[in-house]
Amino acid sequence: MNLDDRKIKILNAIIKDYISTGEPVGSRTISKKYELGVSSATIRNEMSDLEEWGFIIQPHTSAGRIPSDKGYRLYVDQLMKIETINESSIKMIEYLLKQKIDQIDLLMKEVAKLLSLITNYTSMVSTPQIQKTRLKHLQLIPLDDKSVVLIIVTDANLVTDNVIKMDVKADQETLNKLSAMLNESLKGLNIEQINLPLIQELKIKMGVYGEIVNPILDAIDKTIKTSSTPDIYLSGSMNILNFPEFSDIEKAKQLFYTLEEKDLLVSILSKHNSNGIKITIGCENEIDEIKNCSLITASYTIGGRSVGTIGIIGPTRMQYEKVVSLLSYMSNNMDKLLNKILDG
Amino acid sequence: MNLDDRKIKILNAIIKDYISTGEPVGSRTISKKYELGVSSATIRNEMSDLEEWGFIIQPHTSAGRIPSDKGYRLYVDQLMKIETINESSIKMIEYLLKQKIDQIDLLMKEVAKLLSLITNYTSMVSTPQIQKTRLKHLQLIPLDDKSVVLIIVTDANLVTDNVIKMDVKADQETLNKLSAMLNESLKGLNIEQINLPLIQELKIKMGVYGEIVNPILDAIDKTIKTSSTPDIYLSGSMNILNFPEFSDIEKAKQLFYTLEEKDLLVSILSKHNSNGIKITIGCENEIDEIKNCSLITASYTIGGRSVGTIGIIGPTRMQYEKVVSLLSYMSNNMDKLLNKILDG
DNA sequence: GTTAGCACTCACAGTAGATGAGTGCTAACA
DNA sequence: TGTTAGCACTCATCTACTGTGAGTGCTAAC
Repeated sequence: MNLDDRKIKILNAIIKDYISTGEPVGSRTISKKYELGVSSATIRNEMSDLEEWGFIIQPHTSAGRIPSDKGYRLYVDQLMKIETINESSIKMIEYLLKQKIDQIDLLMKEVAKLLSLITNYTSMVSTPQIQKTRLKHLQLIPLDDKSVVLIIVTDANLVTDNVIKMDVKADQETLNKLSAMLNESLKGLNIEQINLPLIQELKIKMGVYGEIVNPILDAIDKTIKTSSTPDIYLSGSMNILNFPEFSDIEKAKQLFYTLEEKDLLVSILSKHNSNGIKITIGCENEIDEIKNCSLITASYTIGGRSVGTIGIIGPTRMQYEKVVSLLSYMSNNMDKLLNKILDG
Repeated sequence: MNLDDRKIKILNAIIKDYISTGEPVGSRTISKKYELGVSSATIRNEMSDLEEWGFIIQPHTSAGRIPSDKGYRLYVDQLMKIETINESSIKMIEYLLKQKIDQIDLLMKEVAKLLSLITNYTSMVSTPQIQKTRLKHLQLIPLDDKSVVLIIVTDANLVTDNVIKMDVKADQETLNKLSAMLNESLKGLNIEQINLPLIQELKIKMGVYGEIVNPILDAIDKTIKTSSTPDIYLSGSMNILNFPEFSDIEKAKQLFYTLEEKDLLVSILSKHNSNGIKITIGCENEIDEIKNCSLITASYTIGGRSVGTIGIIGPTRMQYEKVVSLLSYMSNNMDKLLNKILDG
């Protein structure tokens, strides 16, 4: 297998053409549209090699070639030139930056909307994972005879509340003391560090308060566990129907049902825990239902810590350059957007 | 126009048959399947009248008849017999009742899922509207130099939090005093009663605290405004693709895009503010994009007050009886489900 | 008022042929 | 040895045509 310069050029041409037209690319198209200085017959010979090596596929005898997942992978890794994001996208993002949004989930929805609007693909945005941030403040508020509200604020200014049911009554003063003690023990800790062993340790340490402390500590544990599952916002699922690769409704339906499984999406997105952009093409995806899709994800940060993920899912025939440039621009700006909400 | 007994029976037969098969119903089908004791020719004559009066429609010359919106309306108002909900649905709901779900939004998602699963239509569930409940407790917690967390708890035990940015520093003690004063003034008030005029009044009344009170009061106003917009959870949007009336992808796409407009759905659902079941058939819908759909909604209550809506949207050819019985059963049980979360 | 009979309509499925894009192979050329 | 022109071949797609059957409306007889 000798991928010489001409073969690379031909493969590049095939992929570029197929991405933009969606039609299988024939040898004549290449020899006419792309100036390689050779005839279609020569290109046919080269294409035959490229097919043998698995970079392109022929859907049927009398059709042109389309790129395989392996072809796209080569393209993405070596051939693709990252574009700078286009002007109109920047304007749309700046517009979002200027808007007065003061709730994280609303912002996330808007981000998802914008991503799908710009790309015409389906976008996914996961909300900031509280577990990646540090405990800043914890407060217990008496609600009524049998319940207490637990408020947890983290250093990213993320706030969660949780109603705790108790068998005994706890007055304001006790709760204040307790809050102070808990703050002292837990303040500054990474949320994911506040786990069961630590809770057990605290239970023993605070044994004096027994009855009151235990349910509260349990509640803290539970709150952290449940609120640490990020939400996912999808937008533009329906864009899928615009792509010929999903003109078979059954395929589209299958994908839709998969996209409705938010838990699954969470697990897919949370696989992206590095910085930068991650591209997963077709069969590289672990989930069967999206093996004919490509997924591009980017993580975003709050105060330098990566806390969430934004992503685009679409057919493997995707405008990789554009999506990559958009996602990296957007992920860089998420920090700004979030801080506007969190720091006011 | 004289809708005699036989015509009613024929109309009933057409609608029942069409709902179950989805195929236009011919005169012969009726004379064979439904024992009316008359020949197909007679039925044809009657059908001709029914069509003239607008209860049924002939898609094309050589096809049977299908019910019109007017036909469905008559059916729903007068002919339909409300079924009792079937055993398996009850079991599924009871299963949900037994599950340990301790967050309202998770519960709402599960309810939506269940509704779409049982009906095979698309379900919509709006979260409890906090504005319909009463203020129970309000608390201000210092966060850092410039920010304070505002916690509002209502009598349905719904909790919201909001970070308030301030120019001046407020210490715990001042905030406690303030919380107490605000509690005194606002406790027991219906959340929607806490509006701008009242806030203005309070500002004047509490003039002494000036600098600190004003941003807090503004924040209360804002919090109430933003958190009073209910969320909507959809489930089974994709079920739409199973219905022949949406086999034209363009139509399905249009509907999908409409269903993605959560604000629109909120406004549609919030139109249902009475008790009981509300059925809106085809053209009766105000939004153009769902004029070929039927919408069935039911409100649910917390502590006797109607605070939210559950609904099913599907083709006008809908199994009205089943959906109505399911929604009324479910809406009656929402109270239980919610109280399990809210009261522990 | 009801019914049998009949001509008529029209969507739909199936078939056949034409079209054209694209290929692989071969032989000739530089 | 690499490149190219030429040609036969394949196969999806489109169009036109036809037959079929479900269903109707109308008429005349009961």
